[in-house]
Amino acid sequence: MHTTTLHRPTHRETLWELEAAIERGDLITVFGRCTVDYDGRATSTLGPGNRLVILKPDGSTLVHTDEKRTPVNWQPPGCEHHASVRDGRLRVRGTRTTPDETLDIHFEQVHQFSALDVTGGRDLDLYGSEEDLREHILDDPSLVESGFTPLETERESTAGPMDIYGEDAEGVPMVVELKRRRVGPSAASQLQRYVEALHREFGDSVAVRGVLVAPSVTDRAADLLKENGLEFVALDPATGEPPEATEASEEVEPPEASEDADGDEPKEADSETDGSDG
Amino acid sequence: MHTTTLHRPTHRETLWELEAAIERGDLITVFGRCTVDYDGRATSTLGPGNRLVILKPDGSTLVHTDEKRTPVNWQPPGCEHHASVRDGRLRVRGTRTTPDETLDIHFEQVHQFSALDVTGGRDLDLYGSEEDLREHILDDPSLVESGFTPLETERESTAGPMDIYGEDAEGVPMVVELKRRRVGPSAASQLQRYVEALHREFGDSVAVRGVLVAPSVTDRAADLLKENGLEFVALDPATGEPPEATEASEEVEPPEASEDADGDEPKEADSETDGSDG
DNA sequence: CGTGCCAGGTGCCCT
DNA sequence: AGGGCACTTGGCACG
Repeated sequence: MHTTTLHRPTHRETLWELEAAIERGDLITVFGRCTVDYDGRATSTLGPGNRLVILKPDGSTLVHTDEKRTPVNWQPPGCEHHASVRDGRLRVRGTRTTPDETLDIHFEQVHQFSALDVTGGRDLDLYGSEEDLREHILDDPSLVESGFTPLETERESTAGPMDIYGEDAEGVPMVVELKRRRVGPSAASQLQRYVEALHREFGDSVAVRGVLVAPSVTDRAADLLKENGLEFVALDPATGEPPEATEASEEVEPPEASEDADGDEPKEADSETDGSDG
Repeated sequence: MHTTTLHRPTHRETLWELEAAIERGDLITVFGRCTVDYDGRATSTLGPGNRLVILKPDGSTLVHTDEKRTPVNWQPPGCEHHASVRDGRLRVRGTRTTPDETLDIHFEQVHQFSALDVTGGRDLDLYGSEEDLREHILDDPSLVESGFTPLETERESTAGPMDIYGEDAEGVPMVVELKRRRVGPSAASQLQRYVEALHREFGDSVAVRGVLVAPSVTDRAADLLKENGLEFVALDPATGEPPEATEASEEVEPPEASEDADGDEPKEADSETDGSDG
């Protein structure tokens, strides 16, 4: 574990240590007064100011101001770093291809240079993702509906891969779209595309149900689901259970309403959705 | 312009300078061996390793490994930073509300601490955005089609705001959706939602045209447009002109096909799209 | 503050 | 390499 730090170095000193640090595979931070020019998918310029620049050994480049989580300028992994001194300025250039992009940082003055030996675990354990929600449902399909039988995940269709494909207690095909958070109109459209793809695949005479599973849904998305005869089931991705007792969710009659009607009545594509909303 | 740097400080020293730097509104970097725990919209844990932690005066928190542009853990702006020493470890905590989220960083050892006076311009001039594309079209509506008349931008509908609303040479309502880059299925669905909203608004007897303007479109999205009777116009956001002469774009007959048919024949909602594809 | 949507989105996986 | 999509998406503008 080593760190190299220079305080108010000359451009020549910075250049020297920069190249050595790149060679070593260190993560480099440069704090200094600079301008930034970007050209690639878009084009941008940034006037002079004191900023923190980070060069990662994988080619990532970050230019940070004192605000925001998102860097003001950047380059994704895979770009090549090159430094030079011209016209009394230190230029750090990051270039990449596909697409062709160039990021130029011109330092008028470097206040601090550091080369850091960043190492150790990079993968975190994360809970509460859409994948977790899927596993909850595959473990207990009745979370979606009593009698639901998952048949395939990532099932391909002309509209793309569906999260869960299966059938209800009556054998009616069901496509289930999962979202880890409250959904808007785009999720409803996405589900609708899959349902339409199945209609084309099976023929319009075959009923197909589309179910959106998410912790909650916006009004607009709920309307959209209703218009398209799609259904909504409220589940929390972390627990796999209904998020919490809200008025709206209590309005939905529990599945044990009558013993001969739990999950029956395969809905037609133009039937209404029940419950929902967040 | 000042910088404060500590090399292999004790936790007490770090704590002292950390609080002073937060008070001053500096941007802080801490390089050290740490673990990270996050709990909020999701939950995650990250085992020990040497990482670069950045605390911004606006509350943003970034934990960077040696890879990727995206931090391995983070907190968006608006969170509150608090540091303490417990059980021989330095804990830096960032908390925020709506939603409730906590990020805990436990340092076993700090290799370097810096407090930086990051100042200067934060706003960059950027070219090639969707807004630029819109301005190109508003300057010269014939870029979309000869005879196109924009009437309103961000026109509200039950499906949300449309980029450009207007009418063609025959006075047929047109909704134009703009994208700065190659589009996939979601953009086609988005346009379709707007067209459906206008149908509900005007009644199904009134023809409505939907036009997607982007540099190019994927095959799947082109199919989706065709199915829904939507049209596509290829324009580059930076120049406002067709991206470049591709085979597909050359297949599209130029508007001067016949002198009495430039932009005529208001298409029905179920008509086919012409050209398109990328 | 929630809703909706753009973003130089990034990152992942699959063909 | 390109396509389709999730993401602790982030950030913005508008209700």
